[in-house]
Amino acid sequence: MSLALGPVNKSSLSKQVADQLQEAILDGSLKADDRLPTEDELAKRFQVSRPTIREALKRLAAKNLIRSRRGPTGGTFVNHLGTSELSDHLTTASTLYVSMNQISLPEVSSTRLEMESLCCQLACTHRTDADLEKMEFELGQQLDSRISPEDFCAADVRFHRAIAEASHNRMLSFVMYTLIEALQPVANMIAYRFREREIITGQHKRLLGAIREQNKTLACAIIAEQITYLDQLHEEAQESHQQKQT
Amino acid sequence: MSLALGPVNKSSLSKQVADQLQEAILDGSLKADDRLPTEDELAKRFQVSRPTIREALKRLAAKNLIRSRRGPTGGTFVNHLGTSELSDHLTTASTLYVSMNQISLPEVSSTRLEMESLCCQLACTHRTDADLEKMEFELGQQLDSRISPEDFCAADVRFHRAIAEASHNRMLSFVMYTLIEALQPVANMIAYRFREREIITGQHKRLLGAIREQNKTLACAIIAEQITYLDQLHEEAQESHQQKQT
DNA sequence: AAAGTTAATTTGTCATACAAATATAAAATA
DNA sequence: TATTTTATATTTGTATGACAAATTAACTTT
Repeated sequence: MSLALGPVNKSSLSKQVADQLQEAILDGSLKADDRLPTEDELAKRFQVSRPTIREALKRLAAKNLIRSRRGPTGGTFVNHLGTSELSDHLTTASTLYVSMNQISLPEVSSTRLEMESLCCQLACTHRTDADLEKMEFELGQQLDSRISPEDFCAADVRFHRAIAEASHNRMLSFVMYTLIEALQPVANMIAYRFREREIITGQHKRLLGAIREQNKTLACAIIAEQITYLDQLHEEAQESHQQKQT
Repeated sequence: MSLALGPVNKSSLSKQVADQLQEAILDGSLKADDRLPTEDELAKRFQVSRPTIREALKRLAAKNLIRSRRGPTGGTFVNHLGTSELSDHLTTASTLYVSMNQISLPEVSSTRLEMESLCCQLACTHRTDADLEKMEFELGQQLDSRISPEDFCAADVRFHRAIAEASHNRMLSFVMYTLIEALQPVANMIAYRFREREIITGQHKRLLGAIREQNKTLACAIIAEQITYLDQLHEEAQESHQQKQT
């Protein structure tokens, strides 16, 4: 890890420090679970004050790149960056992006339709028994009519994530996590209505069957059916919302 | 904007403050270009010290949610969150994810192939004159053999981004930004060899033509050709790398 | 009236001190 | 001796106060 301050930069010191540390993590000088020097030590090496170092560390913490603990064996450590660790990071990004730019649902759902179809095709080919079990488990959760709408939603998210994972393409899974989250507000809405819950779980049941039998065409058709159905519900909800306002 | 500290939370104060401010941005209490209170004012309202407030602000700055300027008319402002503003954020996430999880290039490139084909199809339908101009401009940059490898890469990224934008589906563009970045290391490698540069720009020229003429089939074929070509180069590079080691 | 100068405001940085958490080692107790 | 308690050192978390740097607005001078 090279800790010399580079050429003169107009940006703030804390940003410069953060960028250098991030660089060190990115190029592998700092590996997962490595412990950074203490804040005092960093302050000495970078020739800046501790508050400045702390601001830099908080920037990295916001990106989930590091974690800190107090105490003698504590300190600041480099995080593992798995799909799940990235998901809250991505969730805020995608949710924010979708909400702040008022991206229309068709834009989201059409993209998701294409991507999830791709997932299903790959899943049909590559799904393992473990994948099927995971999907079965989440489906079981959804079938339980006693669970709360929140839990239903969470199980729904996990079911779709399981499909993504079953593709055994980690890049595709990574992207799908973003899309699943972005469509979640609509799914949340649905979870409060029991009739719709039955329809969704019915689709999931058939989808699981199709993937088990490795029937790509059928699986894609069911995905299309579900997303079209969600679009439709969203449209209805918006209409009734507009009626309320008039 | 509600500035009361919520229920007791074990997480650090700076994180709590950051979360509340982010919430305010997310739910629209703080809109783009709104100015936050001064740091002293925030410190008073949240009943914490200024360094703590600053740590919180740096967390949000790391996510590109805010920007700050000094001076009487300065202060901290809420950012617009466009695709490009998010790209920093996403770039580190995707690059890190790919490198830390040792995701194989086929996983990335196969995903990108599917997604970019989709982009091309939509771009053929929806491309405007402005889209075509943008692509032409970036292609022009690439044709100039005097530019540095770094500039060539940057122009390449912008060219592919322009294709994504031409789809006029913001969600798809958003996702594509991630994938383009993730494949960049390979593209970087190529930029240092002039022969390959010519081949790539040739493909781009034909691709632009296909999109102009709205020939979906041709456009997709060229994308497939390019990505296959990149995979091949990567494979060769790895082989020669292994030879060196033996 | 135009130009330069000063003052005020706000973020950026620093120095120092103390609080809180936590692991280790020492000491007291059963 | 074994176990619990206590002290202690280390490290992050927070607070206070001060000054520097940037930048705008008002004022003064030519």
